[in-house]
Amino acid sequence: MATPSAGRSRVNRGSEHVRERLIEAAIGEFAAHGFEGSSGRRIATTAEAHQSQINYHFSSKDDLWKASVERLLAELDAQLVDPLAEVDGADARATFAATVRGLVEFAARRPELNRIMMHEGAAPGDRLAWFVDTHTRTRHEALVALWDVLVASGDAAAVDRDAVYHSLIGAASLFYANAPEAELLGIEPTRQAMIDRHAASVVAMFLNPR
Amino acid sequence: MATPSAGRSRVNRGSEHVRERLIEAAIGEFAAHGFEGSSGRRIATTAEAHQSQINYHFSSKDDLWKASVERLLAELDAQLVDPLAEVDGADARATFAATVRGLVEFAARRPELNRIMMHEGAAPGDRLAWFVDTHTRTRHEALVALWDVLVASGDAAAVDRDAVYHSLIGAASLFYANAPEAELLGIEPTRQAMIDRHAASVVAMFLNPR
DNA sequence: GTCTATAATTAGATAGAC
DNA sequence: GTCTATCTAATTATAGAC
Repeated sequence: MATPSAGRSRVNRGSEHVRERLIEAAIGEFAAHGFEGSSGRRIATTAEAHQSQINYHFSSKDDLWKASVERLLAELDAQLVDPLAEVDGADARATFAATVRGLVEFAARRPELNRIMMHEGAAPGDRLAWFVDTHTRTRHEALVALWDVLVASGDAAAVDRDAVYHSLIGAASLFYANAPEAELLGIEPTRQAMIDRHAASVVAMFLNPR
Repeated sequence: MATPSAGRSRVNRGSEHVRERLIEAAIGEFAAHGFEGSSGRRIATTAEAHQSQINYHFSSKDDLWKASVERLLAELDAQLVDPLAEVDGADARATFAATVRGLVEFAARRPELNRIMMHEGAAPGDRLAWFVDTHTRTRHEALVALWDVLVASGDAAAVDRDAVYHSLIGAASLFYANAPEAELLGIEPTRQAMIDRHAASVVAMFLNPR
């Protein structure tokens, strides 16, 4: 039985088109069920492709996962206003606030990245090691460096530098990563007014009032 | 081939003993891989039991999951100092700080509950609906009520009441739920000194300085 | 590049011997 | 209550026709 929608079979739509659809479907599947709980057949069905096309366009489920994560990170970087930029004391406060707002906006619009990494961060493994080595470490160091500047200028709240990264990501993104739970509580996390209030809240949690 | 450790076969150890071992093994498996990524056979092997014993002692994988979550919640409640107690303005600040410290200590000692719920909260489903209906709603309402008291007394930081629950859980627990990631960054989240500093940080994020 | 067919493995659940 | 065996269904990956 064919995997794609029944009726007439798929015609060649071009490699790039199929890759795109597979990545988009994979992002949703991996975010909802985690890597191990995800099924290549479900991903292919969502993408209106065949299960074996995953192994053709990507060499394995693992590679599809990496391609999905890198797609999401590219979108995040497009959202953030140069978070790795060197800043002096005068700019640090505004840079931090803008970064936090960017993180919150992105988490609300694209909760899949935080969902995927909350799944992966729960246990050691090759995917987590790859992600930390190629993506997290640089971002972590940049944030801690910025935090040290804010501590020196007296702008930082009393948050430990070793814990600031995870505290910030957690405060900024769990609301959206676990939006299905919030919705069952009668809250709508992704309304723009709610996003704005939440972003302001997170900034207030980490920066001392001027 | 037998599932338990090879060699001599298991002898009757008593129903309660087997249930205990299965729950403990299930907690670790569900936390690491999520419900859908978890295997009953792996759980049984860890518990030195047979896969079919899961269906005997619990009627399904789903019921084993619920038993595991309720075990963890019982441990959490033993840790928290009556978080649902009514408090007047004078006590609210101390109650909140004690609750936060309890949440942080528990997340550090037993990251499995937060891991399991971060997996489940990523997508709608029967397990999430059950959890919210039977456990989350009451706790959420109690926290928001306490928060309203703190807002009225001027002790609360500028954090929105609709977002305070997830912001707090995120800030307090992601550090431990994703401890494998933190460890790859060279941080040891579960050292007692680190836990204490993190707990103090979270309190400082949510309460205005006195 | 797409699609079918299939290999090899594993999943959860159940029936029945002991 | 334990354990073996088995059923049905689903998994990823691969080989080969088109």
